[in-house]
Amino acid sequence: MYKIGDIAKQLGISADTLRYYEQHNLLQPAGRSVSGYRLYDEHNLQEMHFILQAKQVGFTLAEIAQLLSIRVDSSQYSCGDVKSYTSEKLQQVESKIAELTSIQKGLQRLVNSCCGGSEKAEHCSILSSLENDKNVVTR
Amino acid sequence: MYKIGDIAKQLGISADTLRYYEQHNLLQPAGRSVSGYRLYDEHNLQEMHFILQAKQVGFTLAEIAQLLSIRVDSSQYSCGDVKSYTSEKLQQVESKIAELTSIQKGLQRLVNSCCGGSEKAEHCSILSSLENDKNVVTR
DNA sequence: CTTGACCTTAGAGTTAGCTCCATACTTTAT
DNA sequence: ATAAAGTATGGAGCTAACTCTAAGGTCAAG
Repeated sequence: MYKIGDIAKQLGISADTLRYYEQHNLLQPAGRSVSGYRLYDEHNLQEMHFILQAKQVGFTLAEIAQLLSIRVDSSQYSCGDVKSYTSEKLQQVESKIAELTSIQKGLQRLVNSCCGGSEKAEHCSILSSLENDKNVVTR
Repeated sequence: MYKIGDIAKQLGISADTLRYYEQHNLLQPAGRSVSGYRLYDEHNLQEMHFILQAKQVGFTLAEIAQLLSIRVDSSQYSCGDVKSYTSEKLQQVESKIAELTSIQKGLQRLVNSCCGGSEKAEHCSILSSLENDKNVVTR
């Protein structure tokens, strides 16, 4: 079991942030010590990794809470409900991947087209692509 | 040439947002009418599409401004500078894609494993995966 | 047995990214 | 020619996601 500072250090975030996530129902510590200290376990660490990844790719904390809460209220919903909800989230993720991929292709094309030399960049092919090609990124 | 409201409607954002982006150096309208109305052209539309896509996948406005400003101050930097800066952004994009892909695989596995039936979800395979597998999403 | 690092809560403050408002001017429709 | 709709500016207000402060409790080291 880890204390809040251990987890914070390991993940490169602040203890405040961990408490904030707890308040907002993103991560409940596995337990508390006798003196009231929060105690986190390996599963908590996994969950935090998930939260940080999801945040990194543009999900809001509310959306992440939804993603995490798929396991909550299982008695309220049918298997089909849960499956279709998960599918919906999956589609969101896939559409983000598609958008990033198109941005990636645009940037890749720019990088490929550039000589990378040490001359002044006024006529750099990257820059002129950005100036002239109106379609650096398309759908 | 379009007025601010035309662009806002086309993109599904508010005129306020467009003015905000202008203030924050993300998008300068192509010009102004005699009476001072902002006028936008096709290139502006393209740029806005780029901005909205980039935002959607988790770039901050400051990062987007950087992405867009690759074409600015071209006389200050060498071709190599521009290329390495673009490569850096490309790497950021690629690492986001990797993270999203791992989240996608986790969700996909959940969806695949679920019967999707109408019974109560207490023993749904999605839910038990989330409960027991601590590795729904891994690196 | 005290010092210093760590933890607690409650609440205030901050930053990004809008969003709204008041007031005034312009354009469009009738 | 006038009302309605659109636009401009400056500034206030708002929500999300922290971040910091105050006032105090805990714990290991010396």
